[in-house]
Amino acid sequence: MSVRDILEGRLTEKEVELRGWLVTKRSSGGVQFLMIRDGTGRLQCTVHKDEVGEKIFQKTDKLTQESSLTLKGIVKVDKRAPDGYEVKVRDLQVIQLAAQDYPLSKKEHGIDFLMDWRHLWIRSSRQAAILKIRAEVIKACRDFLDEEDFTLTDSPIFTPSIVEGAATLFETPYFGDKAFLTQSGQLYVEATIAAFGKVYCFGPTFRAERSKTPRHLTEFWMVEPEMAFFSFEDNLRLQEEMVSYIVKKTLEKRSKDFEVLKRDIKPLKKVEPPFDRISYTEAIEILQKNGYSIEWGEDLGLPHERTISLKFEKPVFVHRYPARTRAFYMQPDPVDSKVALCADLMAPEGYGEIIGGSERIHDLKLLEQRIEEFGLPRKAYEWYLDLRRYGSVPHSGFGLGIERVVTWICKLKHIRETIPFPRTMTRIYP
RNA sequence: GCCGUCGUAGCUCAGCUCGGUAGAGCGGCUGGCUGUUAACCAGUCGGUCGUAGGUUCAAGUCCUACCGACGGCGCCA
Repeated sequence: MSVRDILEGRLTEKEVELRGWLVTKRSSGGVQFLMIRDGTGRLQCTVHKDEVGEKIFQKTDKLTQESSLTLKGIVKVDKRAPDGYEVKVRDLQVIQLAAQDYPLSKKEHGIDFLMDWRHLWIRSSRQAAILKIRAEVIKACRDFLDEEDFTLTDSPIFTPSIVEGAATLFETPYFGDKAFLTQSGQLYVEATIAAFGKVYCFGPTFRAERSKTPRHLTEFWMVEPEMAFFSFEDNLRLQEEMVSYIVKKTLEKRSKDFEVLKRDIKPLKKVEPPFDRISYTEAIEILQKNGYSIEWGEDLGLPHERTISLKFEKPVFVHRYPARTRAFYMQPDPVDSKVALCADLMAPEGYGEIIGGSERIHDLKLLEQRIEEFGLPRKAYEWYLDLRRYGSVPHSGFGLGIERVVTWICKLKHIRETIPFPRTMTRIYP
């Protein structure tokens, strides 16, 4: 028996037993009002002195916030209850009387304080709603890819070498040697496509960048599909279908949580294929017309991404960035080799990039040349070059940042609330 | 890493301009209230004012350094 069952009206006038936690308690003389949370929802329970007797009433009176308890009673429909239903308590047992100094009050707290108490903060309805939506986003990613006949092939977290060369990696001892925590599983899924055709990896990734922004974590989760024989265009089509699926499923399954967050879902309902596509070159022109002093060849910062994103109602692809500024493995555009066949997907409502993807170089000679141009240690990439020696095929893939998607879908100001225990440059506790 | 703002009770903050020995609300505790909705009412507990140094008869308040947090930028998918 759960609070959800009661709120859905299935147990009215029935005797129920609930197990959960005391969210808050109010009283008015001989009646006490307990707000109980059991993981499926919240429900008001009433304890009447003249019905339960002095002993139980005293026990209830001594309950502290977040005490765990079991209670029995009858489910009643009552207009005075916050959700229309309440349980009239007959008996109550305390599992553990919580210490009286529970640090989180109903009033405001600062973010640093809340993060220090993150292990308790996740009990709050707002944080729980965000994490429920996160869980749904993850499930939608997996369901979508599984239904599209993808095979999950997870990549290692300990890696021997730098993947893209640029970003800072976390280093850790490894039996007398050094290892690095992965910053992308992409190179490894490029290997598994030759066994399975369409694959993805899904796991945590680590970046030791000293980024202090509302959209960076040092540890975050990424889903990285990789598809044999997929052209650049095929790749974009898959991305817009997947993102639309995620949004649709999340709206469908977690509408209550969006209400808790007071998230206006109208913009989300517009998310369906096809998404708009603009080239990097067009993006630069748009930005210049909007008064930015940015030249072709420069990378886009958050203000730029935001400006672009706000011009579209749906997510928008910005494609064909200058090849020089992009990763070594990206396929040059056959029409103009100055740009790469890559695209970033910008979430709407001023949120920036949520996906980065590209067609990969499948020609051995070209890849060898790029590794040299980028000054990468050739030896570390021999296995990766093997993939171009033995049955190389054109292929494409992308990486979708789970937390960035959740930040956008929930319309949050900061990414740190989208993961149960965020890791940032300055926080590793709790 | 750079720029800005901030650091006073468990929490959120006022007090700093103009130096004179610390305040509110919330939470906790005690009591009251038989339908509360961030309940309400009364009482009560609670602070070496981030740290170190300096100026001064006197520093929460002025000065310097450091530490920490937050916001923005940079780095970065």
